[in-house]
Amino acid sequence: MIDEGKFHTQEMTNRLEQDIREKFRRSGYTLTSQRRAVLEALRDTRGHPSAEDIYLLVKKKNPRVALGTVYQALSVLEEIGVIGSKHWAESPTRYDLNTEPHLDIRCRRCGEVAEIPGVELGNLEAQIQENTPYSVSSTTLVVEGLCPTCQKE
Amino acid sequence: MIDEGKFHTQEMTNRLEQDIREKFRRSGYTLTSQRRAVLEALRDTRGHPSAEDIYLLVKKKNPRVALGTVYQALSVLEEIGVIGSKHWAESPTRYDLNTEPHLDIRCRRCGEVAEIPGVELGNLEAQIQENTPYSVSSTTLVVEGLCPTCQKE
DNA sequence: TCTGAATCAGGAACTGTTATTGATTGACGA
DNA sequence: TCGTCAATCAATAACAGTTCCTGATTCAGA
Ligand SMILES: [Mn+2]
Ligand SMILES: [Mn+2]
Ligand SMILES: [Zn+2]
Ligand SMILES: [Zn+2]
Repeated sequence: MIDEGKFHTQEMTNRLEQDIREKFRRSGYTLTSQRRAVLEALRDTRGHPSAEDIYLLVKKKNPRVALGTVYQALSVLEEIGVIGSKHWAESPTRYDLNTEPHLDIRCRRCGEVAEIPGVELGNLEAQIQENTPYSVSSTTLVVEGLCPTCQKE
Repeated sequence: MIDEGKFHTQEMTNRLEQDIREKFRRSGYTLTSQRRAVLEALRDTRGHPSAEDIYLLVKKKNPRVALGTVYQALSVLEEIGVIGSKHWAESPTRYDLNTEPHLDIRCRRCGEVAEIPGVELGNLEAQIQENTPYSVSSTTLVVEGLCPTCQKE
């Protein structure tokens, strides 16, 4: 009998698995089955799902989870640096397994998010800091547009 | 007796007044007393108030206005290009009489917004468009930090 | 002055998210 | 292998910001 209750897959037992375990160990949080399931949902979509998207995916395997639990798990996962998140105005926050600094663009029409490689921001942060008495702590580029599919319509 | 019911001030009767009238005329919307009051509140704060801020200011002169009316007015004013708006995650949208493209920074602690002059974005938009199949329609720089006052604490 | 359309105030509804609750779990030591 | 107790859980209420809906009022144009 397969131990489905723990949402364990072979995919999770790779080199990243150790990294994730280590981050949990260091943080003091425990790697629960729900947190694992959220991580897997994120891995399966291979995209930039919202909390709701993830909730629906997790529910397929475990119909008992609550949306609040997903939000809780996401916040822990983000806190310990396993995932990242981005926010576009007037739409829910999107989560991302890619925690490196990078650009994402969101389609105004269908909401799909895609990564934009190869953009050089240069000394933008420094330039901003030079021109304000505030101490700058974050500068985020929020990019929106129309995805190829939506352009055709 | 002063015609306070219409929220008319001398300040409103300047060169910008004609511009605003023209924009209303062209749009087909009417310049109602509430819309005028919202515009004046924005002018008086000289900053980047939220809808709620504006609502409270407008209520001082006309206690009968509803928050919904302020939102309605703001949306019309933005649509016809009289005002602009910016959104920082996890805080209400801020409105601005400055409709020119420019950078604003928001204090993480007290919420104060200030403008950042003199930053050159260069060919950033073009660079982004070159690196994505999406058609880019907007790239907004969301800048956050600590204002001088909050840095001291 | 009349009339239809625009606008209004007030409040309900909505979305995304966080906080609260009391029940359950599961890590760790004996 | 237990027992203990903090951590975590599901469920649901509360929340903030905003939009939508309704019926009443206003107001521009004929
Ligand atoms: Mn990404
Ligand atoms: Mn500004
Ligand atoms: Zn699209
Ligand atoms: Zn501050």
